[in-house]
Amino acid sequence: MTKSPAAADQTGKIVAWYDRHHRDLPWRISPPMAARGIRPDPYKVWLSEVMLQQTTVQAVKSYFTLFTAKWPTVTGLAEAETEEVMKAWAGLGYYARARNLKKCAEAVAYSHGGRFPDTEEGLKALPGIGDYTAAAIAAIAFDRPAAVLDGNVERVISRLNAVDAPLPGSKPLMRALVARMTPTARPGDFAQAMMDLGATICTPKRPACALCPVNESCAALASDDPERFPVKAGKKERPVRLGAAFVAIDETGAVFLRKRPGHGLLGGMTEVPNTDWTARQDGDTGTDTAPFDGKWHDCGTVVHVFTHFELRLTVFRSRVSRTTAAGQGVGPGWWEPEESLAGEALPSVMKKAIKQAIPDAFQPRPRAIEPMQSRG
DNA sequence: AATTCGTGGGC
DNA sequence: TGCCCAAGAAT
Repeated sequence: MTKSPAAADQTGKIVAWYDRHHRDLPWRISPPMAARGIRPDPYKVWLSEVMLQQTTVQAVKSYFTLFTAKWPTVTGLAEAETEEVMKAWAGLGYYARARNLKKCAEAVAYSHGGRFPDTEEGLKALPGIGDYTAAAIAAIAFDRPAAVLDGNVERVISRLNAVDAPLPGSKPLMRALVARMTPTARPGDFAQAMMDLGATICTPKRPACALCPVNESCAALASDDPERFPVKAGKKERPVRLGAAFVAIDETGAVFLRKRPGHGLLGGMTEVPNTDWTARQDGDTGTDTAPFDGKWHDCGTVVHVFTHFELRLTVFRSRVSRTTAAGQGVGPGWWEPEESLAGEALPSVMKKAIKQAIPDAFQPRPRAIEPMQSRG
């Protein structure tokens, strides 16, 4: 593809900026390391890219460390129990990513000889890998000059070129503009440079244009209002849904849990029994929908904001014996001991509901003070 | 093409 | 406080 002199000039300045100002991240091979011949591990590139989909660097760090310690290779992840993967992913959100992560690991381990495909097309055929992630892995792990376009790059590109057309319709144009800038030398570092630039300089609010390596050729800065870009389509309002959740506690302090269906909202994750979440405002959030009869104590309401609706969940608590609960027809599920609740595949909304019913549920259990042991 | 799909932090 | 945002993918 033809590269305009202006675009090539911007590319050189951005990669040079990256050499000086790149972020050091747990999954990244920084330029000094790369200069010593260290190559990225495609498994870690893939894992980090999936975790980073719509998720902040800060949130991903601890999960990445945990996953790579627990499963150092893609084959190890492929051989893991899906439930263990969901437990490890719990709290990170967008749980289809975890389900697809496991499927993708299995495909790579069992259908690709344990090695990731090294082309965009091959990568994109795998579960959970779309346009962005395929291009990112191809560029970063395999040195392919793929056009990497994520939210950061969209912001940088739309400002450099003052793209007036709104997202997401302007995506093909943006992709073409990135492709025009993508070098054949160090395409992976160029991609990461664009993302670092968007994350640290070309920020959504109050961009630090004075520190930008390409401020002289930025159309948005020249037009004096860089914050106007990227232009986005209007967002829809967020409806409210109501529901009730039931925290049943047995004589040992164990909590009754069950499994959600494998697809859809919070698919494959663990939950406490709860009603459907509906838009109805007539108050069908009472104990008539409880999983079994009993004295249900109203613990109040928790509010949880999902991407496309806000949930107001009325939480009820009941102390029952297992035999009583079983006799009253408690549905499929299991009693989870209090001390292992924190390790379950509970999404944040469920932890929030359980905390509402049992405020110290996820606190480290107070332990008896043991006498100091003398050694020798 | 438009919806669905989490969560936490910043301002 | 409410809104925006974050290395998007699947359907």
